Amino acid sequence: MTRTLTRRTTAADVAREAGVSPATVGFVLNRTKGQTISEETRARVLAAVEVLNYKPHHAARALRSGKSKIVLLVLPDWPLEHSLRTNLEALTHTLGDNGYALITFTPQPHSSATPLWAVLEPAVVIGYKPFSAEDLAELKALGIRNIIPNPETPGMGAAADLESGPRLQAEHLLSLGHTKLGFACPPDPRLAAFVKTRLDVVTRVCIRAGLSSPVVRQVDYRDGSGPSAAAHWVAEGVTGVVAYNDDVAADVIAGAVRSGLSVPGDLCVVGHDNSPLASRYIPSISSVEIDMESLGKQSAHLALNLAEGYPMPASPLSAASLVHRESTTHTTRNDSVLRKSPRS
Amino acid sequence: MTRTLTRRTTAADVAREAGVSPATVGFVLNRTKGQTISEETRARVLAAVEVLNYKPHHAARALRSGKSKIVLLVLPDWPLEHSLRTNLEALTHTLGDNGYALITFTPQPHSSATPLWAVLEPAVVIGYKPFSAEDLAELKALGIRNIIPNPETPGMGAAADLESGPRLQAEHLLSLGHTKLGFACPPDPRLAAFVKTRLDVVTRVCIRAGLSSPVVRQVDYRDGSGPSAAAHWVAEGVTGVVAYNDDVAADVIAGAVRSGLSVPGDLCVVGHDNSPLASRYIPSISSVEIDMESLGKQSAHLALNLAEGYPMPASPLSAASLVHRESTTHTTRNDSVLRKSPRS
DNA sequence: CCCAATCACTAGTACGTACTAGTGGTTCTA
DNA sequence: TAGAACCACTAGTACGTACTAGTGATTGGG
Repeated sequence: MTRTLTRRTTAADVAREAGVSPATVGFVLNRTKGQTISEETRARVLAAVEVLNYKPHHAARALRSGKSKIVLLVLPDWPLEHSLRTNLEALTHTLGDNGYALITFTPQPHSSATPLWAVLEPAVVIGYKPFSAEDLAELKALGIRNIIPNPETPGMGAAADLESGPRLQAEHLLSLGHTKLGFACPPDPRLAAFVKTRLDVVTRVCIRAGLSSPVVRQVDYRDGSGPSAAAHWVAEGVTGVVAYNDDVAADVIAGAVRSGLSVPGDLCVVGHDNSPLASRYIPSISSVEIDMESLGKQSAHLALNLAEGYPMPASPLSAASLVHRESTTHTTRNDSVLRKSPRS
Repeated sequence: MTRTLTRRTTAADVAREAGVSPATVGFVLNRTKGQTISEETRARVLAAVEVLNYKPHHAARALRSGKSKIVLLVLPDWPLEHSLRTNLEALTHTLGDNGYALITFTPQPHSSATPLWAVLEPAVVIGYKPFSAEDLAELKALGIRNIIPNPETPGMGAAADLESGPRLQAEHLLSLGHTKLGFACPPDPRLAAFVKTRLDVVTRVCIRAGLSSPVVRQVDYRDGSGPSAAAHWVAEGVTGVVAYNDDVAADVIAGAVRSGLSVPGDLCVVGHDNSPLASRYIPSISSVEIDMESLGKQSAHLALNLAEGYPMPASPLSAASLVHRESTTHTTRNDSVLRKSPRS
């Protein structure tokens, strides 16, 4: 009579309770195609599941089928931006609605931890940056074939539009009459590739408009780079600065104000991501809003398509748009809120 | 000769390659206690592992042993604060160094997704807020006994010190001579419990100093609450405001500036978390720094203790400290950077 | 009315691991 | 020199699921 410390409820228990074979339970629960089950039996099984509070054992399922209902998202170890977070939420939600769990995972460079993909038998692995050759080899060795982005299946990239954001930033400043632009980038070396992409776009816009290339400066709130960068830009005749993101934009503004300049009076600044900080700052920061929610949904559908051949929805071109705020507005009521501080 | 689509390398393959039995491979790889293996055999097995690039199959291991090297951290669905992120990183790292993977997971309220704990066979489940009775029942039904915080093992709480932060905030303002305080809270209902805890602490400090209770106002950058709250506080004679965190502090400052007040001239503001925003803002925001890294490490050791009986290190009392910046500094050089805008 | 096809199931196995019970062989003790 | 103790291993099984092959019963066509 004494059970071994309350065993787990298994499909066999359910089968006994419902008076059927374990196989039937499996058929009912998995809606196995090509197997017909009478309505009455199905109901009896489901009732037994309910009564015994049966939960399938993930490990056993993964072992048997070699699959799991897990999508693994590999995040880079660079700082999580606000926009990414929104993206993540949409992704989690859409996958969740389809019975998949999203696990995010940031590989630690110097950790001895086993990478999660070796551990989880994930149905799909998504990388926010392309995988290294090593990682790809390991994934293949583990039999994971659903990989995004996949070098063997071009077009399976996590279709992020990396260009329209910076283009909008630059065009915004040009349309306001600025003729010499600055570009403010964060010091984090892990962001270098992205910084380069965005700078290239801005440079291209400038050249095409017959202007000189943007004046690039690194800005960070932790060192004294803000004020000197601002002074440098103004000395070079720059009047509008494209910032890598809203955080950097804030650092630029802080630098300008602290070196006695006014924003937007002496320097206009555009951010990127439209994070809460952009609304929150004084002056409020003009920024590019990217529809991260539909981007997240798109990634989810891509993953589901790979995992189960769900149909792909017509890709809704993710729209980037510019939110115009004080940091690029010359003459408004709010302009008077902040004033250049008196020199000497 | 034709294999079934390149089968996975198993322990049996390793055994064959090394010329031993599968059991021996297991003994070598798991360093099974109470089992002696000759140095020669051990080396042969390890060499075979290397040659075949063998990776143990997690699902099979989890199935057989009922355990996994996974610690599941259940995050609330309220906004991730900056300090939490630091905490997470330390936690991930410490666990990783011990061969455990940390998976974070935010249950989606209206999603049909299976909770990850039902799926992963985690060694430990940590909740940043206490689990509901329902969740606890489910965890128990799944045979997961390592739960933090655990109502059945008091003292197994994720030992967060929720009180010293707000106490420092209030005492800082009092020490600067403020005699009537305001308290600024965020509107998010999911934070209500934390808001209450912090407000209670601030109130207690005020009462004990012979002052009246703080004047509470909700502030959010998305509605117009900032300016009106600031005006209200000043009208009530409040000169120092304790903000729930740095984001809220920024909203308070923005509100004050936009209603024609000066910070810290008319109103001093203290934040909480010492996020980048606090240094970045103009004026820079005084804030409470909490040593989230050692907190994270402590949680990790708690989890390892539960999972494998690792010894607990002497708990390093997590120190909270106040970082003094412009937002509570009456007369400094920087004070002149921002000025009250002229009325009318 | 007979054979085929379909229905509604069941018996039984494989997935890859961890570990128990056992097995020869050697060394040590009395 | 018998027996105990130990060493270094192996055979084999259980974990819980998904699914293949098979099995009686019913239906359908000619």
